[in-house]
Amino acid sequence: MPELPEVETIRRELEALVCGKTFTEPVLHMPSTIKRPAAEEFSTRLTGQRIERFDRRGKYLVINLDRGILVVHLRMTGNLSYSANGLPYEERFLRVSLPFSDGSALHYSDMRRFGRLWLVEDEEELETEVLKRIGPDILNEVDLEKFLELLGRRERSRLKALLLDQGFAAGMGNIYTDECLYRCSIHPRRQAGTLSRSEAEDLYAAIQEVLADGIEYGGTTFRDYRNASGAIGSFQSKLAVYGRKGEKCRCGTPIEKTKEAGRGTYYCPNCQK
DNA sequence: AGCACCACCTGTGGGC
DNA sequence: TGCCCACAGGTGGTGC
Repeated sequence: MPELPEVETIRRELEALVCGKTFTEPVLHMPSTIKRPAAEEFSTRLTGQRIERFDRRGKYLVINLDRGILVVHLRMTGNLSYSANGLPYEERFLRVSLPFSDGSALHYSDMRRFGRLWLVEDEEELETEVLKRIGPDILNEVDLEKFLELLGRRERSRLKALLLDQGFAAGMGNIYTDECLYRCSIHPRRQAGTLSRSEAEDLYAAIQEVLADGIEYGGTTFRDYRNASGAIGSFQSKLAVYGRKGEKCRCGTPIEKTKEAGRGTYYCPNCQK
């Protein structure tokens, strides 16, 4: 489900809705959703903590509290929603309820159960235990110079696999990677080391633009994604290649679907070199 | 290094 | 029409 623009959409909403609120005791409908610490300790330590700020690193939502940091990763079908009256919109896939002292609540639901929550004590534990293998945020922490340097360290990698690699840089997922490679006319199988300086610059610009557009449109709802208010995104109507197998590119060539890096990959075999 | 594959889950849509 | 299986916005582990 969620890539960087979807998580950023949720981050912005929650920042406006729940900053300053204090957690009461959570309800763990599915305790294995809690990755760290043990479920009981998670509940004890979260209770009474106040939300100060919402950050994001790649696809990780990082919620700064007065005495710790709550981290949420939605994986494929996770959803974090705000409810003013405290009741969940939907009971079926509800995994964790996080009520506030004023009667409102956040509810974490997840059909496929891949998503996880962590509660850590400080920045150091966040980096060493949760974000250990996560690279810099592709939107906020990578400028052109840094991007070129990172590319230089991974010359043999195919770009589709490289952009999906969260250790290279964090935030790109399957949809936005295909859209960005289409925008800069680069083939998903190209190796990073074969890019000219100008192609690498175009790729960087395409990444920044496609992510900014995704955020502007509130993310992409291809199937399951919902924002913190339960509403769908609208970037799906702007997708040029993803999900458009057989449809004509603006050059007239049908969009092809292949498998790259283990993921369904859409591209124009004529435009993308 | 980099890549292919499997596992984790549940639902659904396309093909036969 | 109905059934089945390949596949789905992600990631971590294994083995080549």
